[in-house]
Amino acid sequence: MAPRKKQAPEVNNTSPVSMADLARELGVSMTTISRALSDHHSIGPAMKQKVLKLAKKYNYQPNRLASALRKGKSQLLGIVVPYIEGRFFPSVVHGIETAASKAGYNVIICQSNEDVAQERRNLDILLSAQVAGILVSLSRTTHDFRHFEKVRSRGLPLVFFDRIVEGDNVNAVVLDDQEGGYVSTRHLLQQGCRRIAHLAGPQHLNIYKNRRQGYLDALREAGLPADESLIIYSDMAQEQGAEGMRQLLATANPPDGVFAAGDYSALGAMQEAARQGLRVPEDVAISGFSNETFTVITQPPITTIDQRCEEMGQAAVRLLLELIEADGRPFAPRQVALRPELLVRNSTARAEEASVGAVRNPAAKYVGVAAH
Amino acid sequence: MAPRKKQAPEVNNTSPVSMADLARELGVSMTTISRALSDHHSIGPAMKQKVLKLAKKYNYQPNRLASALRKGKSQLLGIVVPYIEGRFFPSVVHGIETAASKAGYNVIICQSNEDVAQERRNLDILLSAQVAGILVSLSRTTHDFRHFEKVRSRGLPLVFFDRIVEGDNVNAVVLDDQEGGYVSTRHLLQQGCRRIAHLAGPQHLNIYKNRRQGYLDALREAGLPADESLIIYSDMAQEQGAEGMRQLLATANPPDGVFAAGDYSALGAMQEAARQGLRVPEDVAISGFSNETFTVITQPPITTIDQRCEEMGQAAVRLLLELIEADGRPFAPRQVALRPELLVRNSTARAEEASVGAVRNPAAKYVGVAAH
DNA sequence: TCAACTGACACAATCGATTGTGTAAAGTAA
DNA sequence: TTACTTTACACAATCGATTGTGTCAGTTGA
Repeated sequence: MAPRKKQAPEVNNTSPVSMADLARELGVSMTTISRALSDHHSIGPAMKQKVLKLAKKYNYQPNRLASALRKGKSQLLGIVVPYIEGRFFPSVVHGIETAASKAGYNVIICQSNEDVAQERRNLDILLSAQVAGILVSLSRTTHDFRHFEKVRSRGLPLVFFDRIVEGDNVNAVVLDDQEGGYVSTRHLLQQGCRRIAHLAGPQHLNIYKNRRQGYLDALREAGLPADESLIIYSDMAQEQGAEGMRQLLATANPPDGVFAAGDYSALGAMQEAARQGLRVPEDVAISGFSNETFTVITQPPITTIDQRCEEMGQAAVRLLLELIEADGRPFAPRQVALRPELLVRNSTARAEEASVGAVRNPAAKYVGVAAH
Repeated sequence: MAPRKKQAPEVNNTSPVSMADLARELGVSMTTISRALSDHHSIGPAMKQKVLKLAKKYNYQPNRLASALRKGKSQLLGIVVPYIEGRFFPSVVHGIETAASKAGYNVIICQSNEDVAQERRNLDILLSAQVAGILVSLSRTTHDFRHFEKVRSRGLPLVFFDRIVEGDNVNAVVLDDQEGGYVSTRHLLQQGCRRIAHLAGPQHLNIYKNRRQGYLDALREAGLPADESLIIYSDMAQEQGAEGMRQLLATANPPDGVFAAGDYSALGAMQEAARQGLRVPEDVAISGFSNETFTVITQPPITTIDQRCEEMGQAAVRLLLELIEADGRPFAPRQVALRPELLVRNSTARAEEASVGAVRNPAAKYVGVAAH
């Protein structure tokens, strides 16, 4: 008979050591092992040492499934986002994972692909995975919120971020868009602009409504009239920004400043201004919103609002952890609004004085090298 | 006595129904419930119907922890990436999550922050979470690979992507960088360039070494000499691209084409060319690598290589699932190399004929609107 | 008619960790 | 010395689902 073929590259299939193995080796009960590892007072220091040493020796790793099953709570947090692309969501997820992992939690991530049905399914999956809490940014097609009742009725901590369910009986973290619109417009005013236009987004979306409101607030504060002819509504794509700019420049009294509610439309507007021979910022200052990566590489770089993506993730996790620790005890729902950060770059640099409290020509993060 | 305060918004803390509950209600054993739900042959069709109906009525959801504990395999895949930022990793993760969820798996994600120690810890956590398989892109500081032995010795499926452990005894998915360098350079040749420079990255990184090799391959194929003075090495930042371009243009015989191994250095080079009054692509054609978001919004848009991020994620999951299904049986390790896609844009559009097999002025994904 | 089968379901062990309760032995106070 | 703690550990149930091994009634075949 031929010699038995050696199995492919040594797959030992070492089954991981369990508490039972340690108990057997030390001749004690599993109780002792468990309590020694969790530093229970009823275990003597000598025994604790022995157990710890053996655990190290065998490289013992607790089975989280078993632990979670018994305790009824896992060390997992669930995230549901529309998708993991672009600049915003990945950064928030980055912040979430970082904060969660610091607190000893891991993160299981789901995409809804902007689809309610998928969102619903994701919630079910997270529930059956026994996560300790759930973070959600709503899909664009979610208008019925009943599926979140299931989560709530289980007493499972739930925090929304960015795209939230409105109301004061939910826990949520958002960017203060109104403040963003306000500081952007005020900045333009400080740079000497007196006729400031606004490239606005769809007003049924809160973010755009709020940015516009902040814009109006700043004008009012400066004693300037709100002129609806200076507000151009669109879906905020690059080309639409250019189109908006064309409209504005075609009027008898064109603006000397433009606050765009998004970076892409700011870019389009800036390119259109350049095509028409205008200098930015001298003839018209332009600012955007979102701190997209490209805003630092345009000529000139675009002044914009940073959305504190990572902070948003961290804040959401903090809130969720508070809820988890409250453990069912009454907890007053809280809505957190993050202060946006104005990033002043050359697309608005008309005045010499740097504006107070704003960063001057700040670079975007992670720009420069991306080794892939 | 004052009336009892009503508890905050009705937290029923409904404990989820278990198989035991269903069994009790139907007066049958848990075995029957379990087997009915998993469509076991030993359960009669009538009973199956009854069980299914009751499960629906009570909205029964299996406890995945319990199931996984018993079966020894969870429906979770682990991902370890350096970070979730920039364009590359989020897109890959997007692809991974999409493919995994389609196959009924969920994804738990960990960041190593380019730190081996963290990478090691992440692996341990994933092991103790009893994931069914692990996907890894190495941290930049990982030069010792022993911590992966622990994974292998447990017989746990492991697939590397992008930043991989070299060798033919691992499962891995990468982009074919050499091919990318080759098609880029060939494209420049087709556009009529005869003196093509290369902005190269650190040669200890495989990606850059391979892109350079592809560049050399194309030159050799075209019968052109490789001229080391036309290859500028740097860390590939924007400013270094500009600096490289300065050096090239300062020579007696400047290039008429530049293949940059990264988009940022391509951008720097293009800006420097513009500063020196050169027209792109007429005087010098420039192409980059990675399809960064900004490459479509520059003037002119930059020809680049798409790295098939999502496909990479999907391919990695496919491979991992194969391993999982092999379930310990001998499996010949496989390395998958994805074909890069050349995106021809105006920064290289000198010839009239569109090059064969390349996309003409393609837009980047997700550019245009980002509602945040 | 009796053995061999099949269909439909129950019993009970099991996965690995946790925890309330029990119980010796040792220590302390009265 | 008696009663009462404290210390240090073991027993055994438990979390919820899975599964090998019965069991029993009704069929089928020779």
